[in-house]
Amino acid sequence: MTSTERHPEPPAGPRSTPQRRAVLAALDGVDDFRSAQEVHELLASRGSGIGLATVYRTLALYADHGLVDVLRREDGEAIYRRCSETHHHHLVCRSCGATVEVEGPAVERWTSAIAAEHGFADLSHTLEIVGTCADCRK
Amino acid sequence: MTSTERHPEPPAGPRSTPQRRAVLAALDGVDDFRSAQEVHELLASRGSGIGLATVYRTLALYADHGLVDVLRREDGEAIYRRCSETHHHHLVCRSCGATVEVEGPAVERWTSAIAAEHGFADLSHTLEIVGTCADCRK
DNA sequence: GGAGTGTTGACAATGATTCTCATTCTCAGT
DNA sequence: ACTGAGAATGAGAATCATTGTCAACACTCC
Ligand SMILES: [Zn+2]
Ligand SMILES: [Zn+2]
Ligand SMILES: [Zn+2]
Ligand SMILES: [Zn+2]
Repeated sequence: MTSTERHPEPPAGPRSTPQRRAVLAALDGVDDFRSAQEVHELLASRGSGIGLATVYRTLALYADHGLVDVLRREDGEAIYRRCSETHHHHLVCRSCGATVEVEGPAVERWTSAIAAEHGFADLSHTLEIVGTCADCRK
Repeated sequence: MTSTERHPEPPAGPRSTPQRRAVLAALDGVDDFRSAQEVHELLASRGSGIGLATVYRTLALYADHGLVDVLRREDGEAIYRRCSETHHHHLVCRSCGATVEVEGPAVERWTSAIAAEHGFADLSHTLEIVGTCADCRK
């Protein structure tokens, strides 16, 4: 029992691999949302030979862990972005893709209230604002 | 000029066809969101021989005209629902799919304010709340 | 009755995402 | 440092929702 039983923190989070580090680095390099395919191309253009499947797996993994945010383009393609880990929403420019993270305590309260009012529990929600930013609107 | 020119209301909305009526009727028959494939199967099970492509075209058509609401499942599949034509959002049960349409003037105001604050214009937004309804939570 | 235009259906094509599986890599012990 | 068990990867096939193609149809208005 000297060592084969105590394991308070077993999972210890995702393993660190060069591929995973590369994916996160790629996302850190841009400030807007990118699709898995785009991330893959970006990495490829830098000489990385990471497999497309690995990019998908990695993004899905970190999305689950809340390290990256996911949302969908109108055509349904999933896009990812490295974000702060606290709950927030996005204000995205439909033209240049510029993204701003915003918080809305009022909205959070409203969703909870509305849901409770209808007997719903165990909530989660999505809220994204799309518009044209000042620069693009020039 | 007796008849070859007057046409004040040309587009006048989508043309009515048996297939389109059938699709709307199918959606009217259920109170939750359904994918194009599901609508097609539903119609097929009723003996209708409507083509899958037509179902897709019809749903996209009415979605554009605001007669049906579209949103995405987590796996990215588009789902549709016949809704009131006024702007609203959804409260959906992740277990049984029961859907409630809700309005949130406060939220509408908030999105406008936040967007303006960051210089964004020409806004549009998405907001959906997912939870477990009272019945499913039993 | 025919031209012009919008609609449909069968089927191919597309394209993102997932699966399979043999090989390679991480990392907690030792 | 060395190992073993299990996790991760890459290449390519397989899925599967969605879209494109195009010939046959339906409707409207001369
Ligand atoms: Zn974010
Ligand atoms: Zn929120
Ligand atoms: Zn609705
Ligand atoms: Zn709204």
